[in-house]
Amino acid sequence: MKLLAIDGNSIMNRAFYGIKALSNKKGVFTNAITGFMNIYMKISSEISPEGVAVAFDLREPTFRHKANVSYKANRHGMPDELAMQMPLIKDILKAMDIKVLECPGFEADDILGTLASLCKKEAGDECFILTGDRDSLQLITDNVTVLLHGTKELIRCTPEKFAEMYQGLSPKQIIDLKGLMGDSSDNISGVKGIGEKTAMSLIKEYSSIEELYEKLSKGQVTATKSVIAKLEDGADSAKESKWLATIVTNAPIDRDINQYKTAECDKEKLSEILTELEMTRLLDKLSLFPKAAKSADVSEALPEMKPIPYKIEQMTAADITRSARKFAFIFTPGDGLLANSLYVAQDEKLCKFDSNEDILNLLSSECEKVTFAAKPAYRYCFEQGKKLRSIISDADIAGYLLNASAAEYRISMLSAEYNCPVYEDLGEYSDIAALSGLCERLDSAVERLGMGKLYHETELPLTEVLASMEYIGVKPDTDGIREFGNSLLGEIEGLEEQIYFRAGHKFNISSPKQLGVVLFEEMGLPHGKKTKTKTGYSTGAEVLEELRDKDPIIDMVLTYRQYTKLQSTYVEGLLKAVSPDGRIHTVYKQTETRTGRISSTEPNLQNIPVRTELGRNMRRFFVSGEGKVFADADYSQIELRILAHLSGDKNMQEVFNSGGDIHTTTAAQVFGLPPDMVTPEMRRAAKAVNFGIVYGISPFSLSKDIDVTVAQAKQYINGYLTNFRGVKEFMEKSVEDATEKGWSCTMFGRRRYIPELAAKNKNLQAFGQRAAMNAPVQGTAADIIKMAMVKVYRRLEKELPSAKLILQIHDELIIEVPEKDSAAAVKILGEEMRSAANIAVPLAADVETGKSWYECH
DNA sequence: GTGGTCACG
DNA sequence: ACGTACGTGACCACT
Repeated sequence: MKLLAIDGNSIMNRAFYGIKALSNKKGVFTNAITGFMNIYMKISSEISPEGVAVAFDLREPTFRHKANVSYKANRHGMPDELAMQMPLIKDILKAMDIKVLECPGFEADDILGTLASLCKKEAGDECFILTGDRDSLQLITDNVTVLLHGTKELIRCTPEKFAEMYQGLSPKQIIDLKGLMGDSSDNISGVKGIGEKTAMSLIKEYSSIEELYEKLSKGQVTATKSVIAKLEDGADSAKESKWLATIVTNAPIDRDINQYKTAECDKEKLSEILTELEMTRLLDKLSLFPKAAKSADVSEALPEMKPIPYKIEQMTAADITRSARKFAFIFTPGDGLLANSLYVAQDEKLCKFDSNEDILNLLSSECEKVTFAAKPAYRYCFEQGKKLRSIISDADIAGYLLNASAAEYRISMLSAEYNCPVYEDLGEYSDIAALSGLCERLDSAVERLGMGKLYHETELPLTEVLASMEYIGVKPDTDGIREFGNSLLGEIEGLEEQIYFRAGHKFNISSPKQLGVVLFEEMGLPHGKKTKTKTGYSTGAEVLEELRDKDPIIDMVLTYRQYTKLQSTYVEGLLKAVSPDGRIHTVYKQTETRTGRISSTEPNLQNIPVRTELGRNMRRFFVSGEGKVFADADYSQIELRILAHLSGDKNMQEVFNSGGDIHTTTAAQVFGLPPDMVTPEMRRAAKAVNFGIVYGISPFSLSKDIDVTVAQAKQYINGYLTNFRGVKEFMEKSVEDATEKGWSCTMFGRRRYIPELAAKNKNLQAFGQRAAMNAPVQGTAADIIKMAMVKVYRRLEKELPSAKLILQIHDELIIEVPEKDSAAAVKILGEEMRSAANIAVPLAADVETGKSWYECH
């Protein structure tokens, strides 16, 4: 029998502190569970145990065998965020038929010790003890291995490994060691004044506490006077400590080792728990289908849907389109090796197509369609000179609107969450079979939550716009990029030499670890405070900036960082991203951000440098095609305008309505001066406050940003909020509402769940509050530019088909247009952006044209 | 795969 | 005493 015995508390603890906070959308924390399961899966696949048992400490123990000692009195209780995960992990383990062991009066350690003692070498039993706690090392024998989980790595402690770690001591002697040196985390006092070093040499010499004291009484111990005095004083404590440190092997658990064999996993139960916790990746790893728990309130709101009796049938594309009835499809683009494929469900029939002709006929037909993630299908149609039509529902988008915080959206997961039938038996057809029902459910949920308009009029049409933008792409000046790159490389080499010279040797400047050693240890520059939680010294630009005048190497490093960033991310990154057609086709993600913004990947064209002159040069290499120009418009201060609208602050609205400069006016009002007395310095401060307000500012951060004292920053913020009273009230109400409801929403109904608001942890809660202040503003801006994109796209399609939208950078839209049509494009772009939404202040958008992106600014 | 760093709105 | 602005994505080093 091969047994894996796990210290549940210890591993949960490691996982909890080792993994950043994770939670499902109801605010149930899952990071410790996730970490535990990752560790368990890894170990279990490595050693393939026949039996598994997990031991837990009981919370309110009367330590019967250690009854008169107030043991662990100073261990503070675990944080709520961890405590709430304990019953859940036990449920998961039970569902997996893994034995959960808890005994009143015994610690997890003792249970592990008892389990280990049940494994008989003669019977060929083997025991692996998984824990993060070194106490258990005393259990090591020929057939008991301790898998010690440190902060990073896992040490496999066999007797040989143990001897190596503890200078030849035997595992049992760790008890004697602890008896002398004590262990504050376990409230074991040991001998006062004896630390690790002394204890180690004493035990090495005299092998046990008993022998040590025996010899001591005979005056046969050679040690310094003070050590001998300490030992004499601490005699009782040493013996008691040894006793405390000894793991017992008589916990009242089942002594028949075969009882710990794992049998059948209750897949249903396990799926339910993991689905509720939204642990999709684990479900995947275990090859389980998501499944919603049948709780009363859920099934009441969402009655069971009848499964459709699907049949897989051979059909032609014409069979489907002729009926003119709605169908569901899932398009999977080929990758060069695999062909494109299209799964279709209509009425009670399922089929799959892989001929491109069939696929195009189906996609471009007039039939209404529901789907999951339409964008690749739109793109494929564009590439083939066709148009995908009549998408009336997209479960990916609907799922995103219903909960923008999910890591990803999948048909199986959504089906479970919304109590839709699953068709697990249909194999590769299970997704397409579930899709129609799922879309019905999601669509009505979207409607119920008041997002119907946003869904049908903005998000669904936007998919086509994004697909078109991706398909058209943008032209890079590759020669220009290469040339720029070469000059950067020259500079970088020069800087490297200078840095190595200054440091006195070669090292990897790009390694924060090595750089930290060079700057702060070898060169002795003053370093920042916190080295606690981090591995080394912080070498961020913020820290280095402070040290600029301390040594010329700092400047070189900062410049080196700037140049290598440009070189690797932009020069090399963009050149890698050029397609065979010579253009760059980014991928926009429509279901990624929690606020409703879109994001851009492969490459990210939403973070091309602009803030420094050197970086801004990159924009020279985004050029309009032969005979074409760019029309580029960006909303001016859209977030502040939205804030003026949402807050109803008349003063702020007046600033925008009268057309003044918002930052100057803000400064004038807050400092109580006429606008022409506002210095550039004051305007800068006001601008920082204006931005900060939208993010849920703190005086500390503002003070860092504009380099004033915290008290000064506090004063600015107070002045601002007194002046814009409506903004203050709006922020307070935003937090209040979101805390009460668990979510915040934009002007157009887009929701963001903020489970952090319900957290007990103050930092998390504060984060939730800032998110609650920011989400309505950033989200409404995202809604508005999306509406503008749809309007611009439609007007161009109708009135100026030669002009194409190609880029979106959050508040900026770029059109590529033949020179002769540029005036018309400028007009359409400006008009549609300015009229995208009706708010209490004007939506200003400045349009520029140019032959490169650089020229447009 | 994660953390550090840095690019953008 | 602690931590400290919202939202992203890419690259590098290191485990």
